[in-house]
Amino acid sequence: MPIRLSLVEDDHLIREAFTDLLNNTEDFLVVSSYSNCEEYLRNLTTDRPDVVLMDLELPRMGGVEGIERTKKLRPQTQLIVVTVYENDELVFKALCAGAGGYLTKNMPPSRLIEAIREIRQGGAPMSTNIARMVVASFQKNHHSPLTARETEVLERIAQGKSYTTIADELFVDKETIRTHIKNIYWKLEVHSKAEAIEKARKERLI
Amino acid sequence: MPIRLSLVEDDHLIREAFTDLLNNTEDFLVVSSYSNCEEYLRNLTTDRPDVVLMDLELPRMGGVEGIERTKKLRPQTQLIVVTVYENDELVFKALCAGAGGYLTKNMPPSRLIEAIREIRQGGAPMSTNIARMVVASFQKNHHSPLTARETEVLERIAQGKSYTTIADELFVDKETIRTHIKNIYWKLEVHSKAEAIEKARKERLI
DNA sequence: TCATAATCCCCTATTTTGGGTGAACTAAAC
DNA sequence: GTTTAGTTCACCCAAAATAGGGGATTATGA
Repeated sequence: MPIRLSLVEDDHLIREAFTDLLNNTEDFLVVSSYSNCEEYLRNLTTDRPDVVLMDLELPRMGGVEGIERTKKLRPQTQLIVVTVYENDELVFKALCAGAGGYLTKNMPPSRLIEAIREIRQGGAPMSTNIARMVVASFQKNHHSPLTARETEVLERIAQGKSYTTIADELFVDKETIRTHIKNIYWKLEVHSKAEAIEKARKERLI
Repeated sequence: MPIRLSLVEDDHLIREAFTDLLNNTEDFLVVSSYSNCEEYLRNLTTDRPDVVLMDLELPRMGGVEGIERTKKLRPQTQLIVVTVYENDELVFKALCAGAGGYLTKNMPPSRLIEAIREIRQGGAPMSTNIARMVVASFQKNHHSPLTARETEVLERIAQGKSYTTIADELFVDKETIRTHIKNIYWKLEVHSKAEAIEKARKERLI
């Protein structure tokens, strides 16, 4: 049984080049290719692709929404994003939506074939820079204005814990936590939990 | 200028095998190798490695703490974890601590060399399954007991927002949000924000 | 020594939260 | 075509949490 592939890509030159490349690869079968998400989604359940190569910059419905709908309609479908965009926000949106891989278009054609085999074997093919972005997203900012203790407190605030709970966990008085919070708010220039959490997440302080 | 390498690995057979392999690779220079983190850290600033290959199961101080301390002592140091463990928690702890790559020991030796070049070129070398785990960590559980609306509410709760704020954002009454929260608590079998957030994060509902 | 960090205390006022109970309307599913 | 699930809103209560203001004591390290 060959690996069934669908393509969603609005540039028809690229679409045809990919189709040619993949159809000439052992075990691969391009079952369909579309220039837009709407048409692709209408045929998804009849095409039954194993892997979909999806562009993100598409007319009307964007690729991220296309990924989300794919996963709702047919969860076993595996998606690899193939795009020129390396924008942080877009990458994470695509991954959150359900993309299992993310390639940028400056790759050699062989990487595409490799990626399809990789995702089928339980991997998550990513371009170099994307992998770095993804791993970096786990790591904290080393130039935080907050002290270690303040960071510890803010992390617990972000877990929805009350001052009392945090105080108990850190074996200090509730008043101490209050002081830390006041200092955190002052340093981050915010006036509420929600603002502090948002700013801290954005700047990777927690 | 060769790429300076340090090894931290308690099995001396593996340590020597890696040293031999890497010293016989163009542009690579193993400047030091240790069987424990303590000794490695004492010599870090004089060894000045570009890349450290770090095992996680080490006597006394564990690898994760070793990574953290490395980043504090000498932030420009790049670390690749080389271990047999594929445990979720350990992988994410290592990445959060500052690891820039994560390889499991069932790889061919050539992958090690490739990984070192990859991390130097701005990548994040990972074994197949690790990459999958990392990407999967961005994605939600598809079998959530919560409705779309409830998920939307819980996400905002996890951002530290008050019922009033959420109500405004979703253009509904505060009482509606309260009802959603009651239903969320009932479904998740919890009785507070903190518990709900914890459970939801653990089960990837948000 | 001076600055920073971490600890604790008091006061006030408002908001938030959790729990209980009930009900109207919609849309999908059976 | 009735039932179910989801979303919406209402009103009750009491305890808890929050934000802002003020001030204080230690300890550490530059």
